Amino acid sequence: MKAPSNPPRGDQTRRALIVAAIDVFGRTGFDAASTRALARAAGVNQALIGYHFGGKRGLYIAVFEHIASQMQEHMVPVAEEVTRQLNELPRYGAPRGELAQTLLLNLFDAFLEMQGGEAAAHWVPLVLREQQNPTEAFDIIYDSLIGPVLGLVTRLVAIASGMDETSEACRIRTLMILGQALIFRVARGTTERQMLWQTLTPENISAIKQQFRQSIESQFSQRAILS
Amino acid sequence: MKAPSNPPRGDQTRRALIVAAIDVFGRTGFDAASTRALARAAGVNQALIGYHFGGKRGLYIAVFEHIASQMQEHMVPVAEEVTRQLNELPRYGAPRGELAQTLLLNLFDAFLEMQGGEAAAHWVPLVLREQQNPTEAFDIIYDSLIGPVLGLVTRLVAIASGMDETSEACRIRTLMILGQALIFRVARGTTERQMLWQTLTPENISAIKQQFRQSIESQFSQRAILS
DNA sequence: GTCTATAGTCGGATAGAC
DNA sequence: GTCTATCCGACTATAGAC
Repeated sequence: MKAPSNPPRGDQTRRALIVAAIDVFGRTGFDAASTRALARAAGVNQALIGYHFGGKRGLYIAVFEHIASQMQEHMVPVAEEVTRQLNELPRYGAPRGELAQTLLLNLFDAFLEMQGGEAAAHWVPLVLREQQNPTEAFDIIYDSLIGPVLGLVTRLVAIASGMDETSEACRIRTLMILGQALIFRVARGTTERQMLWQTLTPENISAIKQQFRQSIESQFSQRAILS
Repeated sequence: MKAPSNPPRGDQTRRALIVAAIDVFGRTGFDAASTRALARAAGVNQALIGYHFGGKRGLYIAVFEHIASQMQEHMVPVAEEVTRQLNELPRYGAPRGELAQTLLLNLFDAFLEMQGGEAAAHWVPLVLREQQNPTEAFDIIYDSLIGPVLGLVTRLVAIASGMDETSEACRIRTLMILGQALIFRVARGTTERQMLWQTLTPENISAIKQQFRQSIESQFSQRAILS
């Protein structure tokens, strides 16, 4: 147990650098961000990046570990609750498809909520860059969050749609659903001009959630028709 | 009319630089790409970037003009044909919704086909970076292609779904549909691990098209229920 | 743990010969 | 139009005082 009034100086410096670096790396990318700019934004000396993180690259990795743990805080409790409810249900039966759809929406509500935060505007560009050119930093975030959550989503999509969970078609549909939720951050420039949204306000997120819900419901409603 | 056997030396250099720069900028981003690396990839002298484009920034802009005209070659003929068919139809009537759905799928077939090309792997990262941090280069591509095509898509979505074309809900749904088509390039790292696809082969694109079609059909099938 | 100072490298731009 | 050579600024990393 550590007294809250006693934060060691080094920890403060590390934290300031990481928080500032999310912003600076997010704006300009890894190469364009100079250690001088990073240090200035954090209000610390430039040489401290080398001391605490071994160099610019080390700080970059630390930033991704920080982002991963922040995303986990948002998503893991919801994912665990969803898993719990899913496992409690009988293996077969009519309500199972509808439950999966509901759980899917719960999961994406949390995801869209996370994206709504102002912090997301900073780390989304970082993650996107890693998606295009995956390095060690991408593994950190994929292994600890994206992979597991996507696995859960695939399972829910399979149950809600009646598809085989292991089929290519099911995994394609799962990614498409993810695309529907991500597009507003990913294509930020287009969103700005198309929606006339400068930033994603809570009202915007609420409107997105509503349309997302309708889209999911209609995509899986054919079940009712087929059965 | 220019004889094909007489390409002026300057044009050859400009073209080589632009083609190589799409690759180099796409891999590493604007800042990380050195003029030396750009010149080496094009097989020309480093000083020629300054001579022909005024500097690295000028080459970057030229790259986006090139990308915009390439995208136009793919999309404009299809977009014009869609517009023509749409305007020929009676303003009201039962088949109008179904036609809009068909035209929407035609448009996105062309779009997905374009994304399938190996060239797309290079310029998608470029456009994505501009989406996060729009500059003059983004305007080039938005004004000449993204904006107009998205306007057409919005119109089709409105007709197919019965929504008001100018409503926020309709524009949100339009962007979500775009997200479904873009996710496989945008979240490349995730696609690789989730689908076990190293590159997007024609077979992959074909599978995506098929799922995209099913998703669109089910999303707009509620019309049949409501009417 | 933090600072100053600097070594060593590499970048973009350009002058001037051809 | 193309080349060589070079200027000069900016960068990362680190040695060494405190």
